[in-house]
Amino acid sequence: MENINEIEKKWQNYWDSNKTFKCENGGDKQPYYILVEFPYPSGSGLHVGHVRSYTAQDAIARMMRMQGYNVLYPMGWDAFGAPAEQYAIKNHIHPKDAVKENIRTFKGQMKSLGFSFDWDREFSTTDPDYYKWTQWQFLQFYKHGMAYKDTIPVNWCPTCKSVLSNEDAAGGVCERCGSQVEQKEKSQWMLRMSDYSEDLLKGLDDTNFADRVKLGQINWIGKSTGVEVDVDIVGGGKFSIFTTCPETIYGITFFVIAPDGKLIKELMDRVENKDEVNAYIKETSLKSSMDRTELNKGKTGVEVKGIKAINPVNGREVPIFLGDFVLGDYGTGAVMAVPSHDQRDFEYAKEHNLEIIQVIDCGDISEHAIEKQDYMGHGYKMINSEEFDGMTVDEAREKIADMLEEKKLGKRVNNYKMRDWIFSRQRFWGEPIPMINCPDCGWVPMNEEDLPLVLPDVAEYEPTEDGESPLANITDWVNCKCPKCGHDAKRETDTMPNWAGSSWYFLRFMDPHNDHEFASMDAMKYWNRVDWYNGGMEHTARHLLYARFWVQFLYNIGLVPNKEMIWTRVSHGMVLGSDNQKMSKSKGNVINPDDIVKEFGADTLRVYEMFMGDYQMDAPWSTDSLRGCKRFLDKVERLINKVNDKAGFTEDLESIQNKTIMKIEYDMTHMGYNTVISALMILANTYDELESITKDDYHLLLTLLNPIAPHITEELNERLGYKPICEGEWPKYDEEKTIETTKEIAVQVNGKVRATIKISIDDEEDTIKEKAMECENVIKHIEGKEIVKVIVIKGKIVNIVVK
RNA sequence: GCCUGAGUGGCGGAAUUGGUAGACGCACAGGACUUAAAAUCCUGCGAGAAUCAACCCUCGUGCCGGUUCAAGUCCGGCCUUAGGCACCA
Repeated sequence: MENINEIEKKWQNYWDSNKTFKCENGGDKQPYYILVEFPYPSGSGLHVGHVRSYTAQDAIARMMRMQGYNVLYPMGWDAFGAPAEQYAIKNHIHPKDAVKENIRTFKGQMKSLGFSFDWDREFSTTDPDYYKWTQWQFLQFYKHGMAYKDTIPVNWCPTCKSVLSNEDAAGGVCERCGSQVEQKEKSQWMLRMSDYSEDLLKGLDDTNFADRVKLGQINWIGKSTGVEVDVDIVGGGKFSIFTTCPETIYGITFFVIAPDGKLIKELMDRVENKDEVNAYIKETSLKSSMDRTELNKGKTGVEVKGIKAINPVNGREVPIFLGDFVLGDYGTGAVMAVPSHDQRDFEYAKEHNLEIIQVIDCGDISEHAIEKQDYMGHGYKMINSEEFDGMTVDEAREKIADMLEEKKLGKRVNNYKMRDWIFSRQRFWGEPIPMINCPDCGWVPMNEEDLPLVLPDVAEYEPTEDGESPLANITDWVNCKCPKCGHDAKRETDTMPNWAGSSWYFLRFMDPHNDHEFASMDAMKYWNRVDWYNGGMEHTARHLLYARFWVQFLYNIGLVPNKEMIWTRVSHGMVLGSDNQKMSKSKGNVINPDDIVKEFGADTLRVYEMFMGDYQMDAPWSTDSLRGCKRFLDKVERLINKVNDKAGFTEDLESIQNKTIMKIEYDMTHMGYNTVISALMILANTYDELESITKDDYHLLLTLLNPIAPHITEELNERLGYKPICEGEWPKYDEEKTIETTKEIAVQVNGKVRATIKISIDDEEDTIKEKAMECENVIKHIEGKEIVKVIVIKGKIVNIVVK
């Protein structure tokens, strides 16, 4: 098509000025909420990867609107975060100005691709009107005892004087300056997310997330069931351990406690080798910021001399060790060690010359431990376990746990890997945490009516000398009055993490202009929830978990209608460079969507990205393949020359037309976008074989292609003299016409295809059998052999088994 | 180490509940049209044996084994690869 860019612009303007895709809350139509993850508007512009998922969701949105749904397909900006802050520090401009510019670019690119977003609902997480409510929700967390301050170690670069994220501190060195990263204790806001472990797990049953997404969530929550056992210390005192293998408790030959835990601090007075122990504690704290895989070739640790623990089930006195493989913040910070049945304990025992007692008669353990997955479920018997000797492992497991509970030595408990959410960032470019520290009253929440607490306009964004947020330097802003007693007080200068704004944005889209609540209950009840949420695989664990936690909390305090506000969640594959590598500037394999739109048109790019492969998997870029999609659109355009004056549909085409409608509907809703295109190509090829087609034939093809290639189809449809496709209806198929009356099926002899026969759908089994037997090549293969049986699967296949 | 995907022509990929493997597209080759090129159209295109030719035959979905009349698809055991988690008791 000539002037493709002008034609695309024409239709983009049409949609804009007619507000074609604006949707209202309410009405007779059934609501349907389609969501794509809103992007971080980076300086490098829209990525072809964005185009893939936005086009896919756009196609569904466009189809469903034509099908009569009230579709909400919104877009916004997740614009807080470190890159904008770094950029601002470097160039001495306010990050909000950089963000504004980037948003302008992104929005222009999105418009040039013809996405049918309802732009009237657009917002950025950095808008005070939006983050006012993020802050308000934080106050609700605080008021319900869900937010608290705790001192935890952070990664600290002594050269940059800056707190680093785990990513920036990878390998134990600062990513920017290469200095050795240290650990520094800092008081941080935390959200009690671990309280929601079980609810977040159970809630998955009320969602329709893809299995791999659910699994990601389940793994992240990391539930394990076991027994917590009290252990007495010789000469007084006790601690507890958590184990998932109570059946091995008689095999304990030592205990290991965390060097960063509280227990060792309590015991320190009685430790005989204090110097050694303290040195090890120090060593561990340095190590914790490092990439542990590198360092952890051996099992390090020291014995805590002078203190012995008592195995609660048999009274044996065993040594206690300090080992850095035990984590202070998981379980109880102490473990029982059974080297015979745990490989890690085994290695540790070998390293430190400790005793090994086998308690399950499952084979030779002189070379390595025999672990749970190998001893459970095989009927192995217990040994060296007093009254449990001779029982099967599976039986003893329950009986030992029962005994521990009866004797009040322990109890069955669940443990979760998921920790509380560290909610403080020592950054400028984030939502300020609306808390005030008063010398008399302590931490006091801001009054809700004083929100938003707006970020100040200043010129410098460098962090302070001691790693506080840059906000700490802005005394005008920091100094304030205590809302409770009115005395001088100081604001919290930490800001919220990037995850905060994205934890509830999908609720705001339901009611984006509400200025007295974050979204009205009516609006949320109308949309009910996000019906279909698409995003990257990298966000299926954390972002989704944070968002679900946030929603569940809001539900529990009565502010949202459902405990789960997201129904279906799917994730798309990446668009890789043509070298099959992730696109990156350094590799020089980046494709800029603007260039493609300019040269080939937005529709070609959209069609290609839908056609390039399985939507849920990574796919490499191919400009040759893109050209093929351009050729397809050219062919569709040429077909207009075949349009005749006849009314209605061409009779010979009815079967394929109905089948194509059916297939496209199915494939679109099952993410089979590539086969949608292929079905359309087949339909176009079929049209092309005919001398002429009717207007309706052509209009049908344009309508079916419209969700993926909206510009060119509208243009051609207009030339046909029809009203715009986006204002029309999606075609309905006639199920009867999709059923073929005659079919070609294969005839096999001993499972090998030897012929094909034409059958009619109402042919009886005997008729089909007869037809099969008449085939020349079939006769050749069954001649002189005994027919054992003939399998006839109606409408599918005939298989003749001979001997 | 653990978890999760993936492995099908020269390439991207189809095959919806086990039922004609390779749809659709790309690349390539030959031909038509053209003064020529582009565009377009036609033909071929998994490997192999054989043949004037067509039919036809053998093998073939990472590897080994199994279930079945029938396996890319189901089961058991491996290998390779991508991503996630990583001393989680």
